[in-house]
Amino acid sequence: MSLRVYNTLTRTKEDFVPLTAGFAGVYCCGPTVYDHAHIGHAKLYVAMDAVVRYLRFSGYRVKHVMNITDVGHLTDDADAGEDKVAKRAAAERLDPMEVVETYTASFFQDMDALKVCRPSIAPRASGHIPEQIEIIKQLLAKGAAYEADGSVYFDVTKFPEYGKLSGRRLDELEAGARVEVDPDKRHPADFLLWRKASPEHILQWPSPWGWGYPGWHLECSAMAKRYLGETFDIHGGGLENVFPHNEDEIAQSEAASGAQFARYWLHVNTLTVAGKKMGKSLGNAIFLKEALTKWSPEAIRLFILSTHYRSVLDVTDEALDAAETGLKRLTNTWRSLNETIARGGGEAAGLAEAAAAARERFTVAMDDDFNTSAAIAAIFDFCRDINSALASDAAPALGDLQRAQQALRETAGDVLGILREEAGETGDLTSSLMDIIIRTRANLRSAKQYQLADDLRDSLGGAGIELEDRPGETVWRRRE
RNA sequence: GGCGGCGUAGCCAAGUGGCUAAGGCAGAGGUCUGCAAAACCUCCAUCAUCGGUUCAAUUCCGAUCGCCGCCUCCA
Repeated sequence: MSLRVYNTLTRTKEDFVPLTAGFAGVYCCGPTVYDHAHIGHAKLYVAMDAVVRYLRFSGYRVKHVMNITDVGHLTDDADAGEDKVAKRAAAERLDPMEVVETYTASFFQDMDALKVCRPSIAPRASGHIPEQIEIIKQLLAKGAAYEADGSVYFDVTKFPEYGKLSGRRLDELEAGARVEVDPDKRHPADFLLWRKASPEHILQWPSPWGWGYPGWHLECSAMAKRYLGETFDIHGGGLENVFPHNEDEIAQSEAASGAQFARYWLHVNTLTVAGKKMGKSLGNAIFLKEALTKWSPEAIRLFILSTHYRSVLDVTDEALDAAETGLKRLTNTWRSLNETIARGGGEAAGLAEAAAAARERFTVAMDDDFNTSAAIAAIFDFCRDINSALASDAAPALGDLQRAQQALRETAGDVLGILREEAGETGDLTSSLMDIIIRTRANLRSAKQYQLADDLRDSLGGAGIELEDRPGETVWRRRE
């Protein structure tokens, strides 16, 4: 029983064997911080979050590095390409680094809200210019790059394995009619390592080739090497970045170091919105700040993780609503379980076995290339076991309840992050008032004044408080 | 045009060469309850189409139709 992962590099599922026993080095392509994060970012980073959390659950110490791209990401590859951050800065009349600060903060605010674990290190491209220049020097020294008019290009013909990740071949790329080929490029697939900056360009650094700035792909190579070493375990990212971004990372890193770059490549698929590609130009982008006003973070996570990470996920309001409702069941079970434990439990056995079985099913599913969908199925089945046990006349033994609690906390909570921990009610006055109201309503019910009792319940409902009559007691809670 | 992926119940979505095709949402019936809520029980699919391989295919192969991604920036 061990972890198997689908490696884009080999197009097969492989046993995960880390470079160093007990340690996993993970690099994931981060955002370009020129706008707020959208639901597509959430799919990638929630999926990768589950990967990282599961590795930790499995006993690995994980060093998770995720770059923040704040320079060099062009709007397109032709001569007319603009730096995305610079473009935004010009539009908003801000310093580029103000744009970067704003959207970096916004990104982490959204990721925190979604309970995505912070990376161990979140380095910025602009903070690693020397490291990037160093790689360019190595590539030039090895003849794998060439300088032309103050810019430096990677020479793809000098890296025979070019295309091994994406399955592309150079002759096909050449045939692919790219309309505007940079005349300085020797081969259409050659890519920028360093770009000469015009005098008015606001983001530029000195280099052996004059003032300029690094190419987009280079930052990942430089920062992965700096924080994880020349060879590391897992490189994650969006499927749309396989080519050219990841392919170019491999080319420049391996050509420079002579060593393998990432050993396992995990690619998270894209999503569609109501069946169509999401794009800002299409006007159907869903920003996380807006989505989080409609759905809970746990529901968004459940929705994303209900699909395998390599599958396309279609986003609709209905699907997210369904996830929210489904999550409520999990939340109810978790609450009932905790309440029963607080009361001390009973004598009945059996729940411990269910907990062990659920944990086993969960682990088997996650070991199989992080099959969160099957893992969630195991959790929901386990919820049924728990609910049945709690509803039966014989209350489960305390030890069994605690086993169940631990299993649920570790799987649904620690790994998937879909367990909602409810804030305890701290207002003494509120509690006292609710006690009075509930006692009053109980008296009305005893007197068979049902109309009045129901009015009371409806009024509380209007105020956001739900009542639940159970045998012998009534409990209340704020509506989620 | 090149490369890759997908098509499973009303919706979302796992999975397997043969044993009851997970799970969630919605729906139907029932239990419990004064009612409601919650919870539990029961019911609800032959896996796009056509052909092939096989003792046996939803699962493998081929074709067709439809959808999507990448090849130019997007996570």
